[in-house]
Amino acid sequence: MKLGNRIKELRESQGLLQRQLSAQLEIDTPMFSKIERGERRAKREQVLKIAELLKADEKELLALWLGDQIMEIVTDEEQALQALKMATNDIKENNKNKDSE
Amino acid sequence: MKLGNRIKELRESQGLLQRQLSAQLEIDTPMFSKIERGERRAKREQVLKIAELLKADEKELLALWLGDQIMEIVTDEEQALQALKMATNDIKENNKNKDSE
DNA sequence: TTACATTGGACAAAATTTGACAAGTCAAAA
DNA sequence: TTTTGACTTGTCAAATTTTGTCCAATGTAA
Repeated sequence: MKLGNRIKELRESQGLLQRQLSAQLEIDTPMFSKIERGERRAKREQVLKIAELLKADEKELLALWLGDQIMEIVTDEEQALQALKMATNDIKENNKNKDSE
Repeated sequence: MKLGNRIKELRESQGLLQRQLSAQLEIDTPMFSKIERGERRAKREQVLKIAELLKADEKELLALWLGDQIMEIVTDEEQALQALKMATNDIKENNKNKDSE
């Protein structure tokens, strides 16, 4: 998973330990370890907190977090690309109308 | 939601009642009504069953079902398009490697 | 009205997710 | 080679979410 990898990357580049971040997140170390390896999914608010703690771009991490969730839904599905295209068009359509209203 | 609308369309065009389909699906009518209106999400196996009962294209309905789920995740998210693009690229990448292995 | 199709809401059962805890691996320091 | 510290694995319970049922309401056509 993309988010976990990015978190690990950021964490290690700053010489931080899982123990330190998990304390700030108020979860235990095993839980943080699992999030980092993608065995468990972080909650939205945890992503925001992590971005803050790692001085990372909140939007970048949220995008990775969303991307991972989408992947969970579509992987192994034959119709994945079709579904993604549908959703993409919907969103784009929405964004258009958003301006004019 | 796309799936519910399509189901309703197919059902009505065949003159079928919610009662009849819900019986086949072994859920009650209110539940079916909710699925049709997108108030509740169908389970994967229910989608397959519905496709069968309505003589519809299984793949089409699955694509709609997946698309709805993706929409649930990304709507109201600023990073929606970015996340969708990520996932799309991932899937495409996967499909490439699939052949060569 | 009456009868039937569909919808809305409250609640329970079932399933999934989240987290804690205990025990494990692994690497480096002592 | 023992010890220490970081991280991982597995299991279980608590919490949350999902799925479904039931009853009542609404709508609609005869």
